[in-house]
Amino acid sequence: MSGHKLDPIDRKILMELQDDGRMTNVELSRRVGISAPPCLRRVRSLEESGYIQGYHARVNARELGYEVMVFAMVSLKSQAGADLAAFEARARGWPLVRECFMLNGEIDFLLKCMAPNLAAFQSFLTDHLTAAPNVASVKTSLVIRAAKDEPGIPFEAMDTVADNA
Amino acid sequence: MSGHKLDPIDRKILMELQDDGRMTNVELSRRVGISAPPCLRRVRSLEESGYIQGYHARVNARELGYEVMVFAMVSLKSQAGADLAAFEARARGWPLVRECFMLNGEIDFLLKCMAPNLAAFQSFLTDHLTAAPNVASVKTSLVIRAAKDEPGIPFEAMDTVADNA
DNA sequence: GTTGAAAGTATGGTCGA
DNA sequence: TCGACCATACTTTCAAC
Repeated sequence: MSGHKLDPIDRKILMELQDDGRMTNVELSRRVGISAPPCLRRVRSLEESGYIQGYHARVNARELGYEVMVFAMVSLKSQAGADLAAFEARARGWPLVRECFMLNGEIDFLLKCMAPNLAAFQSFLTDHLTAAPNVASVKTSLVIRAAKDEPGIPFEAMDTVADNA
Repeated sequence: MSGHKLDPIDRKILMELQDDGRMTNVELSRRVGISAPPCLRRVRSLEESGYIQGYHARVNARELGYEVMVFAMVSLKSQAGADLAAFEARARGWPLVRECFMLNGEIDFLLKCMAPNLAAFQSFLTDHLTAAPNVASVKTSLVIRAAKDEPGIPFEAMDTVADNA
């Protein structure tokens, strides 16, 4: 991890692998316009320097029995550093909490939760989240549908007149 | 996509590929305890049936110049079907909006946005999001830090006494 | 970055439980 | 039907330039 400047080929590699992380190195090298060995060296270097943090298959949550996504907006009683850290540690330990972000403003944490059904989420909410130390209030919103769900960052905007933001 | 029942080997394949989407098929087959050819056939079948929806490298947004993540909570004036769809189409067209979920309750949509800096986000907010037709109000919250950011679903909980939810 | 060679991987065919 | 084994083509990866 560092300030290595990335050249356009590195950027293209990252873009392609964000889009298809299982592409073979030969195909990747073809797309970025260099031969396979230096392409692989670049990928390894991007992995080691932390520009690439991992590769993940995206699975169909619904078909696998995770039918509900819920966002939980959590406010704490105390925002002291140790109390924030304690809540974060607890959140990391709940498997059904997939993402936990500390926010500015009234809401302290936003949690993206995946559960098999509403009942499972409700029991998590009452037995664990609301019951956790230092939690002042929790507001939840059920996701009706995902209109867009893209991973990572918008490489398309990096090579474009960013007019559409 | 369908109701093919998945056996424990398929589930293990999905778990392993969610965790490391670039694992070789040989390594995957070793982990799930079958030989490579049937393992590959299962992976292809999981891809074709939609259980696996894609593979993505996770890139380091900050190092690539996307320093801010912001959640925008959007309420619309009209929630008529066509108006919801129109907003969704617009959201899909904004590269900086990475995720857009329709929620129940007062907030109609939650948008996860990635931007190079606050100024870039603010200009998106004023020039595009708030300015979009039918938008009644937008509340934004800046992400201070990510305490947890795991993709997909909690396979660990599927084989465990789900006591910690 | 390129070339070329060695090792490892993907993948179709075929057989047997 | 599904997995194992085998054979071939393709990919990865290293060494030399």
